[in-house]
Amino acid sequence: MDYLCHMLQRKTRVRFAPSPTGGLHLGGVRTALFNYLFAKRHQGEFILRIEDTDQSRFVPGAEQYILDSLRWCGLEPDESPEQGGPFGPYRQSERKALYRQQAERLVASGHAYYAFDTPEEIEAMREHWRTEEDPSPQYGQRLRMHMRNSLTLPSEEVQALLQSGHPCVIRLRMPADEVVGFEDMVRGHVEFQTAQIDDKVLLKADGMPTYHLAVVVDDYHMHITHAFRGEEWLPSAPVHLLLWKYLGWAEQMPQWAHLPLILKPDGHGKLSKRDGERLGFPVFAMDWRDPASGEVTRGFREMGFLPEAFVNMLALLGWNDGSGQEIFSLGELVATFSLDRVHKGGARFDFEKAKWYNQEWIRRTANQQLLPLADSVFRDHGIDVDPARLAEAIPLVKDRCILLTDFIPQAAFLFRAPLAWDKPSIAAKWNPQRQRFFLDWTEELAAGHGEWTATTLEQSFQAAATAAGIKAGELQLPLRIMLVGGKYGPPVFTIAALIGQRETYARIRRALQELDAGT
RNA sequence: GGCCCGUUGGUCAAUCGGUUAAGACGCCUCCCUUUCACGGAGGAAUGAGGGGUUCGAUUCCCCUACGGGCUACCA
Repeated sequence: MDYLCHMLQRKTRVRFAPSPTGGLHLGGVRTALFNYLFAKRHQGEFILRIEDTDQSRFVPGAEQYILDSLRWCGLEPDESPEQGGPFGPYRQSERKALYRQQAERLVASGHAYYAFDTPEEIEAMREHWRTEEDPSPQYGQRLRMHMRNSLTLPSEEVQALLQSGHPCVIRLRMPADEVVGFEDMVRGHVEFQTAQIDDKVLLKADGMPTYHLAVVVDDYHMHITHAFRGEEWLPSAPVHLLLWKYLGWAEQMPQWAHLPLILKPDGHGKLSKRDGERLGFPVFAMDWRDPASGEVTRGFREMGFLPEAFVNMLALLGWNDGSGQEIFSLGELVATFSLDRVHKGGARFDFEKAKWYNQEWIRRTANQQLLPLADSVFRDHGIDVDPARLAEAIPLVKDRCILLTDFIPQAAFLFRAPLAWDKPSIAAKWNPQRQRFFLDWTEELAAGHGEWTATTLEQSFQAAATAAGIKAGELQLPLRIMLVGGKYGPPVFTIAALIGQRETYARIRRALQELDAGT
């Protein structure tokens, strides 16, 4: 009972534990997001732990990238390698001693053993025992007595090998015939037969722990209460459960939740970086530059996504609140998120839907807030914009933008003359009379056009058209193309009003020349 | 091959035994607009198959099929 009370009062602590091997994948961000939402929903803590136990896969810069990506998404950890915390270090490579100590403890209690087999010997074993029914024989209860380990070798020899510095790993000794089950927070009861599971390596020859040992040792020491990870980890859950038990920490074991996978939009399997390249959409949160190859993989951020949209989209991939609401701010997600509404099946990633979320978020984001973002998009494209004019432009074009980068095609013409014109569309409505009209009207503009507003301009245009005996509507499209370059954008006279008298005149005259040259 | 998880329209998905099986994306039609969008109205499109349980199954159980994951001294 005391214990129960203690458990109930335990502060919620979850961790996101990526390994720094490259860019942060969509699925990784979603796992981080679900962790974050759950933690905040329960007034708990969200911890970032770097799982860098595989030295061969370490990629410089990846850790910083992860930190930056989480920050961009608004998922700030409460404890991390960067800011530290009461249960650090938060990088597994810096906690090395901890793992050996626990692994030795398992050897002492008989739940683990030393194994001296070389990779070649293990390969030979697989070769030897391979059959059609068992294409990949496991180092486990059936075969471990045929291998070189502290279970088969005399203890003097084990001691000698240990002292000689012979490469040695520590393996978990899987019990012969037990059923290991648990309640998964998204899947319900799940169980496994230990007979099917091999003797997992716990401590590698280089002294580093494998994931299996590291997760449980760290989750224990960091007082993690709930552990969420992708479904690909489900088959190794029994290994972890047993470890919690053998280490004597079963009472403190976190509750597990295995999240559904994010699948390829087409074909089969889980979404990978390659799919994005193949299908033309980002998979990483932000641009990732591989330090070895120099190759850059596009990210959602650089492609023009708002972090709010990215996060919103990710949250709804595998979760919904049942109400039909689809647009959620991070705060709203925190308020409504619950694990029991997480879908069990994997979800195909749909870039079209992702874009829709972004479009919605651009529309909902305050113009004031959009200003610096649009400004930097223009800057990145080498277009100098007047902030005051940009501020006027944003409400005019935001509804037409799906990505932030759409501000370029949708508004660049407000800052510089078009580089090309949709001439065929003018040609369809062109004749000498109309050309004459534009010559005359620009003349009139140059002569001085009182108040320069969309309304007065439209009036003068109308009047001139009527005087020339042409329907104004027939002239509007040509005018638009002269000013904008194509058939898009806000109302023409609003554009003319914004770019000013001089520029309007110049663009029409320039386009007229261009048209002459073209005919 | 073995083990585990999953399966409602093209996609994301609601439904927690009784519904005309929501909603959204995308697609199509129309309206608004002499641009493009936005917006509005409408449309096509879903319970993998077979057994049970039940007065009644999309919903519960079993089998099959299909999909996915794992099967490393990677995470």
